[in-house]
Amino acid sequence: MESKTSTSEKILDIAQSLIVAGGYNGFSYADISAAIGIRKASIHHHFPTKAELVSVLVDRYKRQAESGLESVRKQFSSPAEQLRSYLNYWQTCIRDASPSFCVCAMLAGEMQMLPEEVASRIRAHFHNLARWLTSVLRAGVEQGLFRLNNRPEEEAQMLMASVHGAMLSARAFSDPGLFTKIVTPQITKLLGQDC
Amino acid sequence: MESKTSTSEKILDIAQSLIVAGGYNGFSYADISAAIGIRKASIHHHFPTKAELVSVLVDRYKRQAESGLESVRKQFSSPAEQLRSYLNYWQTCIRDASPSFCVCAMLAGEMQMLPEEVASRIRAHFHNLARWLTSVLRAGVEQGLFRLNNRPEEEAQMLMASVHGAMLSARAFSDPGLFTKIVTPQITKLLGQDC
DNA sequence: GACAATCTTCCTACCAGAAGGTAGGCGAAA
DNA sequence: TTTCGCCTACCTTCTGGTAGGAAGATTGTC
Repeated sequence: MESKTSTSEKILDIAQSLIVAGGYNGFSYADISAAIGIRKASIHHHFPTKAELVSVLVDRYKRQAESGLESVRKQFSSPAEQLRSYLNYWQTCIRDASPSFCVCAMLAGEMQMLPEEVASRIRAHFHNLARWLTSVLRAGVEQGLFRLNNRPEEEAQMLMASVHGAMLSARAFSDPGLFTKIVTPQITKLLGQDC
Repeated sequence: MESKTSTSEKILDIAQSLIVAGGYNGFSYADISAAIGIRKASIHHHFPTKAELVSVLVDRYKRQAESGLESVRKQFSSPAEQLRSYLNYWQTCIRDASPSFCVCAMLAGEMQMLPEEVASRIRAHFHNLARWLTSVLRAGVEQGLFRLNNRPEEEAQMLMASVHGAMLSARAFSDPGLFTKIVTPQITKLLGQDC
């Protein structure tokens, strides 16, 4: 009854952790090979090219994120709780250094020199996340929970930027707690408790 | 009377633009060589190792940033204007794609796998920027210009994260205008015009 | 069920080119 | 006469990627 993680999943797992640490050019097939004890050529069997590997990786991440966000929406009825749950997810990740950074945020920085097939997928993820945040904010406004000074789409972009910037700062200062310090006041502001 | 840019400055210039595009592992001595028409070995003459090259590069950037921020403080007496001027600088950069991203922000993402001599310099820059923003915010509060919901240090961190996140979003969406859309409401909020 | 045919997964053994870096020389300037 | 800036030539290691084969599992057919 052992948990069966297929080789290709293992490859994606460690590739993801390597990208989170050093970006697209920060890892090689040899790194993966060493990490999971399989030969380089075997990795090429599963993912013929690097661009393909990362494309599949981002697709998987996108899917996980989408279903994660959807289940958050189902689990909590209050938009405020939904937002808190989303932020809490990253808070935990960053504290435990599990994936201490969003793969897509990491890759977005290198956008200009990524293979187009990867870049377009990153863009898609950013769109999805923005859309989700927008709809949560909109719901919050309709329920009289949030007070926004801008259109929900814009507030969503602001929130997203805050989250990504907070990840970066937490990393730059080697201070996981900084993420929370930066990001929780954003919710407070949305709730209009500052007036 | 030609403007004399020394070779080492040229090397740093194009290295910086390459890092901004693809990070530490996103450029090579061969790239620089091709870009300025000098042999690889000649670059090693100026900067023996890559870690040294990037260290000097970050040092130069840090100095430029510090003196830039200081001159902003001298040029504008109002903290609000000082902040606007800082944000305006990046706005222009991102629109013109001159350096469409902060080198240190770019490198901060790769922190975990950077040579320590580089990493410590990145950290220092983040500290400097945070300190500058903090003092501007504090001055604004003292002058009754800003209404902060948190301590100036924390608001500075929030602002900094916003700026870096906005850079990332602008890049991800290939939309320079997005930077402004994300970042200007932050000043509006500080000015307390939302109440 | 027997048996061959076909995947699938992994392997060894390569390859060409790019990586960062070194040794040593040459001409001009100081 | 030394220093400076640049060169050619070379080295080692790593890079993404390929060719071809061995062992086991899965399949279709009788």
